[in-house]
Amino acid sequence: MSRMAHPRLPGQPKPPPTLADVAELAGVSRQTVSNAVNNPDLLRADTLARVQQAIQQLGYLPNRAARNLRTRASHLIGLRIQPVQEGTANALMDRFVHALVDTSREAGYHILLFTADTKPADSDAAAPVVDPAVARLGDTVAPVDGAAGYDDLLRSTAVDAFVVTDTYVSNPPVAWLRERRAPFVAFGRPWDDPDARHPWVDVDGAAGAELATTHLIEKGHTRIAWIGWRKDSWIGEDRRSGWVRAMRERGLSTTGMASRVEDTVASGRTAAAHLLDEARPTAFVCASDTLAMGVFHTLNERGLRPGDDVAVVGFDDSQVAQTVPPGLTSVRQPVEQVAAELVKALEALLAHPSYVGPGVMLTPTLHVRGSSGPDLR
Amino acid sequence: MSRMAHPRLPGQPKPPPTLADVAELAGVSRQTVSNAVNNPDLLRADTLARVQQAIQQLGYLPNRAARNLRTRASHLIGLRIQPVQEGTANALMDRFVHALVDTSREAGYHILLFTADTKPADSDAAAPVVDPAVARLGDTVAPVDGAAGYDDLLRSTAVDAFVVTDTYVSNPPVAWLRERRAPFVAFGRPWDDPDARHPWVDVDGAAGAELATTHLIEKGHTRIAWIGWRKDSWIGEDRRSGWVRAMRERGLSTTGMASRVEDTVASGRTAAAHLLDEARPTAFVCASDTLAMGVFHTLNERGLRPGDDVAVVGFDDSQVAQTVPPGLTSVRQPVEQVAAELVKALEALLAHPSYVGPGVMLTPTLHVRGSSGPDLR
DNA sequence: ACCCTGCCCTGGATCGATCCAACATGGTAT
DNA sequence: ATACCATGTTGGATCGATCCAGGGCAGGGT
Repeated sequence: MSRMAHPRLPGQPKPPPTLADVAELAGVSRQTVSNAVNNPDLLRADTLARVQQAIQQLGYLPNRAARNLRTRASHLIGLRIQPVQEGTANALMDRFVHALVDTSREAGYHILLFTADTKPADSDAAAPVVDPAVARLGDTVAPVDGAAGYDDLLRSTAVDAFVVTDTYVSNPPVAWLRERRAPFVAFGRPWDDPDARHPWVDVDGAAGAELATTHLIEKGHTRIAWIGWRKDSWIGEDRRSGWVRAMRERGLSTTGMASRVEDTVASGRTAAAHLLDEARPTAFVCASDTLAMGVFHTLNERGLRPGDDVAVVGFDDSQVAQTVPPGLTSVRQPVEQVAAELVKALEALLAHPSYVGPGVMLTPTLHVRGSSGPDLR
Repeated sequence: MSRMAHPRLPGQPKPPPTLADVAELAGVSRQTVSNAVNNPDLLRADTLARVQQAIQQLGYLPNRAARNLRTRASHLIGLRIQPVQEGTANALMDRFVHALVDTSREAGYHILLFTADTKPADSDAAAPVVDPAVARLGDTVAPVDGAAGYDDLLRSTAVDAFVVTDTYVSNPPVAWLRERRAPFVAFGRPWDDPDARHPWVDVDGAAGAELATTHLIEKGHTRIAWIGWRKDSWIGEDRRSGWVRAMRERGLSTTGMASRVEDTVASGRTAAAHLLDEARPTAFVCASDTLAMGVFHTLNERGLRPGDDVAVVGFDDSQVAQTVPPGLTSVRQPVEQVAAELVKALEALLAHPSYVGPGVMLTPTLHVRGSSGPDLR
């Protein structure tokens, strides 16, 4: 079946050299080669050179599986990815994943992807259970709700740790991982538990929204509307608070200027229409580029031009923001920095399992494009 | 006993149960447990049930490292990802990666990401090379040019196979992998070598462009321009040929109606401006959504409305196409099918290393949105 | 000449699952 | 009653790198 040994057929790549091969060629013992690889400073210079020569000559690289087995570490980091949301402009994950792959690579780690799919992935063990009652009975550690996928990887020691990114949607994975004492770091602060003991990195959404709002105020706008997410979204409320802060600071009114909706283009469009009719704003700050595109739709229908007639600012600096005419001004999260901080925390955590780092809060930047419009004064 | 070596620290997760633990609990030998997991039909029903009960009770899952070491397979598939291209609308990879993770999971594989970074990733072995001449001398199998990253993973037996996606940019990885006899499947046909022996899956770009062009013709357009990629892009020329085919079929002229540029918004914008001035098309078919957004820019500058005044069709059905007003009609690649076919080929390849599957060609679909405009007749 | 220290190096055991060949068990043919 | 077979089960060896305890050797002190 799937796991059959691969007998070396004629057309097959030759097996990679092993530590023993290198040792024989260099005329030393295995341990010496191992030291040359892992603790070069333990060897005399000439021995080291000889071993390295042999390593180069054979193109030797340690067998991952053997090393993993012995050291009880896989040097793999698990990352659960969300399904791509069709019809939205959310491109954050894409950039983040890339940054994470790059950064963790420099630290000697690779990223292993998995999804929240319900079907048991590696269900060799759970194959045909004869008596369903038995399965239910013994299933004391079943992967519940949001922890889908994490469990298998952890139990099979496939990964050393996890990077959790969906802390803002809901927190079951975090709670589950914490309870399991599984090593993980989070992109996203622990909203519901301010003194959570796991390392996390987040971007200050309030600062981002404030940046956006202040930018518009400085252009001369005074009637600036907010379109954000529903009240049960911590991130949404956080970003909204930045808008409120900026407005209050300049003594501008926020009453009737805010709308909280689903994160879809259609919702943004409807919200923009209502706001334009009732509050008559000259500018919009949105919790996402998706919502901002909703505003674009409404403006488009009414023959208004983003930028020239009504200013619009989005959030996340998606590809949409970068390419749509006349360019959508947007708040950009420094995902590269996030990845760097996460990996740093990860290394600390794996070195000292009890590590409790301080949460790291990063500040986003504003990318100004045409939709900001001209200065009004 | 065996586990005594590592004194369990207070705050540490308890080590997962092993095969031996299960065997002891179930009162059978290790091999019997192994059989229960891998060849359940070899056991008597009652024994199987007893073992499975023990497995459930302990929450046992085979240790990956040990299994990998013994079976010489990691059940990991390597995927090299490209840096996100800022300022473009290319969102294909995002969807593809997700589809691939999902599909390969069902086949018992996980996806391992890596990048084309130049720095040696896992350079334990290559640490401080004393004599640079030595390194160069022995470096007979150095990872050259486009194969960066593949080499380490292969030599360290970290992955079983690769999925290669960048065959259209240039082919060094493919040539390198083939020469190495490394197992891989490609998303993208082998343009330069029609009788390449590796499994591949691709999407018929010509058919996609033809679909788009025909759609516009049926709306009543006769002057349909093409904005594509430079002539050295196989994919670009392939897509272009679909436009030519559709035009010729209806006896429509293509002279002066085509432009070949870089894949950037700015290029698309310039190309659209020139074409509008000289060839006066009423519709554009573009090789990418990025270029289509360039057309949008030009229309926007001239006070023209996509859809109502000039029809535009893009390629890849990016998030931009889905969210920009009034919606950009676009050709969508069936990446989910691509992933499914790739995984199918991968399984065949890993089961029979000499497997040479037929290339699989899939047909894209057209997603019609506002930018198609109304019927002209 | 002796011992001791420090530096390298060595062989054997180990991680956990699987492969292998041999063995137990119950039932059937001789 | 003995030989035989099929079905299940068993302990030992194995994959390749690392951990561990012990051993060889040169140089310095007495």
